[in-house]
Amino acid sequence: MEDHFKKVVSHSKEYGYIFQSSEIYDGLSAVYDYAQNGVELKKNIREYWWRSMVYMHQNIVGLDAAILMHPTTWKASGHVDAFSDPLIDNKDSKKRYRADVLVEDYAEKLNIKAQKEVAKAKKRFGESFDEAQFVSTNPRVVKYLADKEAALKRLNTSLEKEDLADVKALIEELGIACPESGSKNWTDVKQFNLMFGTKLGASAESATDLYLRPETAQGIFVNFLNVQKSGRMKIPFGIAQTGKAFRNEIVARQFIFRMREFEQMEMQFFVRPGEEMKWYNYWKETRLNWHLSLGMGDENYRFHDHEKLAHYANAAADIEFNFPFGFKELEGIHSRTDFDLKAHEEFSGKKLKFFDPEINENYTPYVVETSIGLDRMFLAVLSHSLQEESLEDGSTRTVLKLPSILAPVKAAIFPLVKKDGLQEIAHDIVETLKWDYNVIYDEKDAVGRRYRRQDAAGTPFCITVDHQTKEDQTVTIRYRDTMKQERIAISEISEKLKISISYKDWLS
RNA sequence: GCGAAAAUAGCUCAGUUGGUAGAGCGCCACCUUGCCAAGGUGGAGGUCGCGGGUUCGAAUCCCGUUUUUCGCUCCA
Repeated sequence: MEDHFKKVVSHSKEYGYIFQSSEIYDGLSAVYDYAQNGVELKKNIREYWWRSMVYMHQNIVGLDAAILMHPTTWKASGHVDAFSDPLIDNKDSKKRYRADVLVEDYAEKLNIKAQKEVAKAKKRFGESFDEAQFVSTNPRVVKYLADKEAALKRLNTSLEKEDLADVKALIEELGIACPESGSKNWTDVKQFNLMFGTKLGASAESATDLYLRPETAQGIFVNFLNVQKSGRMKIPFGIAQTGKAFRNEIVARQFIFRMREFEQMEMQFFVRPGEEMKWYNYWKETRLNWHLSLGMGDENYRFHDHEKLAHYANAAADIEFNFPFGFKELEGIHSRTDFDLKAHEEFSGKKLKFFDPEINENYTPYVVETSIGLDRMFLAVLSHSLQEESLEDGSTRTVLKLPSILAPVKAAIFPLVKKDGLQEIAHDIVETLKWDYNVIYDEKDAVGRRYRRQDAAGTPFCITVDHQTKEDQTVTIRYRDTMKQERIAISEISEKLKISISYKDWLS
């Protein structure tokens, strides 16, 4: 399996699918570029998704929101608070903790100690016990509680000032030990913010701090009412969007599976409150069927229902794909409730409600989200398609069995030999086909070698012009997956290739 | 971020006890052949990831660094 993954990575480079970013400068960690074939495959996957979501649903429209958004967006969404952690490592146990949680746990222990004192005293004094007085006068309890308050206060002050050195000093002064090892050998506290910051404004003084969006969804939510009004949309309706998102992952790995810059394909579906579970189930099924339509094996997909839910969700499931390194999340379907729209109402002071004439009610819609990683989809398609086949004669061939609707190049046109006017005929065929299909011409090397080259690049069809072509206007068409050949008229080629661009055949 | 391993031609990899680099495939040109990667001739391409150090001399030993992989950790 790992071996297969290695092959996928090197094949990606060798056949012009994916290169590491800035490779001549030793690369940039977890950032990749899509090469000449990769950009086509990625574009085709995006198109396959877009058509199935937007064109196939009369109540779903598209959107292309900007990557940069008003900074308050990320306060409302919860990303500013939840996406940023002060972390500290224990050098002995190699365990990582949130520094603020360590201090809070310590404070809580002091609190428990104080409570124990109170409980003891209560037992001793019985009925006549004055708890309030005891708490304010007993020296031990007073000290516990005062220490607790002091610790928390200093933690908050330091965090607000972003004085991380003082957070470490606090941990050391309090003598907090690693819960696992008991060691007090700590690294410095480091702030990890998963959002990429940037600046709006050319001069440093007047610049505004911005973030590169960590998810595309918020661009949809803040435009909810604009789209609803201008498109005269009635609930239920959806807004679909593809675009880049950025996360400063602490660990970004596994090739293009987890990148710092990645592309999402999201659709937010706005529904009447109370009907969200119906739509949640509808979209789970619909999205799975979309994956299955590509014919990459039903057994390679499974649902994973979340038990622990994010703060905004009341139901969530992943569609997992059998990647070379195991089943991993490919797409998420989340019932996000009205959390996002409510939050934006609160922070913006603008109403984001829908008047539903059917029930004569004004409400904040609930949202069911489908969110798929385009790069992950790319990796799923590529890793599944790359196959080593054993042929009958005992030899092997490397073939990239991409679904033909996604293949970067639909057909390669060859002259059998570089003479006798075959090249001209082949060029003419290219000229005819190029209006409808991405096709290429190749005349180098023996034709068998050219076939294999196209197999490895993922081209589903090869058209060969030979001497018979000059007599009867026929060519051979050779199929990537079966290696079978047929003799057809030049005029029939386009019809034969149609399978590779017909969304109707693939999606329905 | 911690720990471990790795990095040599476009790809996959050799490279001995330290003596200034090789193979296969691929690529380019020409000749030959002409339906499934396999003919011939010639050629391009590497300051051995990068930077220091040790040494008369470093792909090789040491340190640092970057990138990748695996394990932890994290994961809206």
